[in-house]
Amino acid sequence: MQQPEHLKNAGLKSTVPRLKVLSLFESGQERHMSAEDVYKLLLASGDDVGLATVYRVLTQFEQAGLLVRHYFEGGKSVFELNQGKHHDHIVCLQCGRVEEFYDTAIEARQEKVASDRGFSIRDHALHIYADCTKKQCPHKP
Amino acid sequence: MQQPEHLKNAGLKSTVPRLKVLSLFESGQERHMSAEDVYKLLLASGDDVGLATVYRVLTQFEQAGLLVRHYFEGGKSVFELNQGKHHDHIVCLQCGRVEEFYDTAIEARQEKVASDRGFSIRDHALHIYADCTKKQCPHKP
DNA sequence: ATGCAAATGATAATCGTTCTCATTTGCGAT
DNA sequence: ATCGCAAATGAGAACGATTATCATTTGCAT
Ligand SMILES: [Mn+2]
Ligand SMILES: [Mn+2]
Ligand SMILES: [Zn+2]
Ligand SMILES: [Zn+2]
Repeated sequence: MQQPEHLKNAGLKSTVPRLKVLSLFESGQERHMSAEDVYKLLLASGDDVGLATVYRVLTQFEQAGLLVRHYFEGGKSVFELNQGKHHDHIVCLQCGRVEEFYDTAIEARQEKVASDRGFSIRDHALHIYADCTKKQCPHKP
Repeated sequence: MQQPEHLKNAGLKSTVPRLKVLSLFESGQERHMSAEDVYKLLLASGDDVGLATVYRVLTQFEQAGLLVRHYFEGGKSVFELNQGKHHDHIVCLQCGRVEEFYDTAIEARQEKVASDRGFSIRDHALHIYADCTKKQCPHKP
């Protein structure tokens, strides 16, 4: 548990809960996680943080640009490390796992659609919900 | 308040609350509405239905294919009349109003992206959040 | 080591939505 | 038109995700 740099740069002090949450995301074990996911994974690994703190820290990290929040169907927010580059998501309807993609044609077309209508895009989200067509879903948990 | 045909075809009996909700959507006054929106608009027009009934009816209409549900950011589901043809949305960040669009290039590209990764698309949602660039937002409420 | 603003965490509260269940209603059969 | 009854309604409880409160703890500059 280290790298307080990220936190300091973001104007957040290096507290134990923050470092734990950050290292969980940096572990790469699970890329997209809800607050509940983070809370349970931390508890499972012996580190006990409060659920309220997890929610607070996730929101702070989002505002600091460390994490990105996604609103998939299902009600709960999902977070992932901000890797600087935008991408969209395909959600596997078999296992719920999320796959990432980026398509320049789609991105360019969105700009055109928006400007044609007098809009300037601030943000966007493209969520594809799909069935895995391989014989056995390789995303089974 | 008429057109019980739609309801009968969907295997739903023509009850007063159902007819009221349906005619509100058919009035075209407001195309995208949340359960709360529907509830308040009905109350405002003198028709009083229970909030639980509004939620139930909206879900039934969705399952019957009369309405389509959208999960925009903000937590609450939004419904609109199912006009048969799929389309995506631009949400105005000034007034929250929703504008619709359909772009064949984007749709086609999504199919390619999915099949390239071994997925078969079941559904998708593209939400663009943007600022209106016209001198004065023509969508002010 | 001290002081104190900032952070934490247990809990209450809020929000959107669904569930429960006693009462009402639509509607097919009389 | 009237019955009978399954289906529908609505008031309120319950629920799941998230946020607010606030007394206690902690990071960190001095
Ligand atoms: Mn991602
Ligand atoms: Mn629409
Ligand atoms: Zn994109
Ligand atoms: Zn589309």
